[in-house]
Amino acid sequence: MSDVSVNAAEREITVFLVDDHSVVREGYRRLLERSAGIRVVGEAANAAAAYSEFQRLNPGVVVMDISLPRASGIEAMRHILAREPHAKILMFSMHDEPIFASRAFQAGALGYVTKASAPEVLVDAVRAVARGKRYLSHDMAQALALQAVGGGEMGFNVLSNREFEVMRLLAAGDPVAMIAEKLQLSYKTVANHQSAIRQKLGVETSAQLVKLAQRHGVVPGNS
Amino acid sequence: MSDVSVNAAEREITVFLVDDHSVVREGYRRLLERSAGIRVVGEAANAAAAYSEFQRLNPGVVVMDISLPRASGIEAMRHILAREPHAKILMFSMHDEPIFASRAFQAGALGYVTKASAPEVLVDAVRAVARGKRYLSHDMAQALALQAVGGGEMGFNVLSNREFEVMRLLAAGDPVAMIAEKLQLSYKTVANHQSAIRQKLGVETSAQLVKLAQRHGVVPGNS
DNA sequence: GCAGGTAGGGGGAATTATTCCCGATCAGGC
DNA sequence: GCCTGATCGGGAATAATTCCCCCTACCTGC
Repeated sequence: MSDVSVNAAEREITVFLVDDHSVVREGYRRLLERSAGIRVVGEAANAAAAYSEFQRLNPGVVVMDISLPRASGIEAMRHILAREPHAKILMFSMHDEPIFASRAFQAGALGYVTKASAPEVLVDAVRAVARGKRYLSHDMAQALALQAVGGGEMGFNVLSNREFEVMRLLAAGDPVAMIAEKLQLSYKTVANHQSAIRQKLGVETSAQLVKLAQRHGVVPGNS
Repeated sequence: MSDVSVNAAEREITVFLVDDHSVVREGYRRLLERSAGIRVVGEAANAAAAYSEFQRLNPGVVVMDISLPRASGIEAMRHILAREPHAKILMFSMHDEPIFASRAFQAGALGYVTKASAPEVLVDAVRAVARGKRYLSHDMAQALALQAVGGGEMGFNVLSNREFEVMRLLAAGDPVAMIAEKLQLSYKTVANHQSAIRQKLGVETSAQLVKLAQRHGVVPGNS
């Protein structure tokens, strides 16, 4: 791991926000800008905009929502990291299931904070990530640790990243054609992914897939 | 585009926030308090706290997230309305499926705004609801209107007895062949029932069927 | 540098599932 | 007796799924 030695005392932390909910974005902006030494330099509402804006702004920290409309936050992050391996990305998510944090870190995130965390946690996380340190909100840390100990319960880890993405949309009730459009893939590709997903998870019907996904907290069971 | 004709002589709008994500709550608070004539007088993170705090504070408007940890926002609202039928409740949700707005209004909400809306929309909605007017963000309005025309979501009473039986097994995750065996029917008959069920309920995928069945409590979900 | 492995995207063909249309039977209702 | 609606299923067309294939990247170990 390369460590960029930033002189914390002098340099302002520039933050770039990615979240598709503009009200939420507005909230983070206000919260972060109230904190000394942090300045929000830009926003984006989707993965595509995130990437081009990132290049233009070159921010110190990217605060990225894991759930974005077309490509997921994880994909957007991967896209950024592919060209800029030192980008510091803090994933911010409403999901408090460990699987999401696990995947975020695997994909190269430097931090993971749930939206359920106290406001100060986000600020702390931004500061930590800006210094190149890993950050994990403590509710997540506990959940992840428990999962690691539990070991045997593999579940969705057998799925590749793309498969996981597709699986979530399937479990959410999206028809294959819609998923293909959302992810900008061929219908055939999505159909093939679906087959692999069903086989890997050992489910026969999409109804079983939904239930499995719900048990693992990957998709909401009810409002 | 805010048709804010609020009389300056009128008193301030007091708002009570209910959302389990504290960072998000913080964001709303800042957003709303920046607006003239609006004051946030309290917050709650779950349905139980929402009810007791509501009684204590007696706020002008309740801004409630539809997704709350234990009891849903809709349930929390129902609870409040049971004792205080004139409470003005604005549901705020990340769901842009019309079913959620529909359910919210049926349960007595005065407004429904998606989190994807622009920040000003929330402010406008709070003002409208405070005056006792209904408010619906325009993305939702369109979706709801389309559904009303298309004859979307009705209950399961449109299903015949046999169809209902088949639907339950489908929603439980049984493959068509297994249902046919269980009910001692031809595969074709079950397949034909399935088609009728999907059309009558207006769902495209079996995943959607599962979710619909869960919302109606026909099959167990995790709510 | 090169083999081998894996993720990812997607085509082709065979197989299944689903849909739409049809006819048949049976039970009530008027 | 006639009509309606539920139930059961066949047939044919259509759509979805599976299985197998090839191709391209990108690692990783040698």
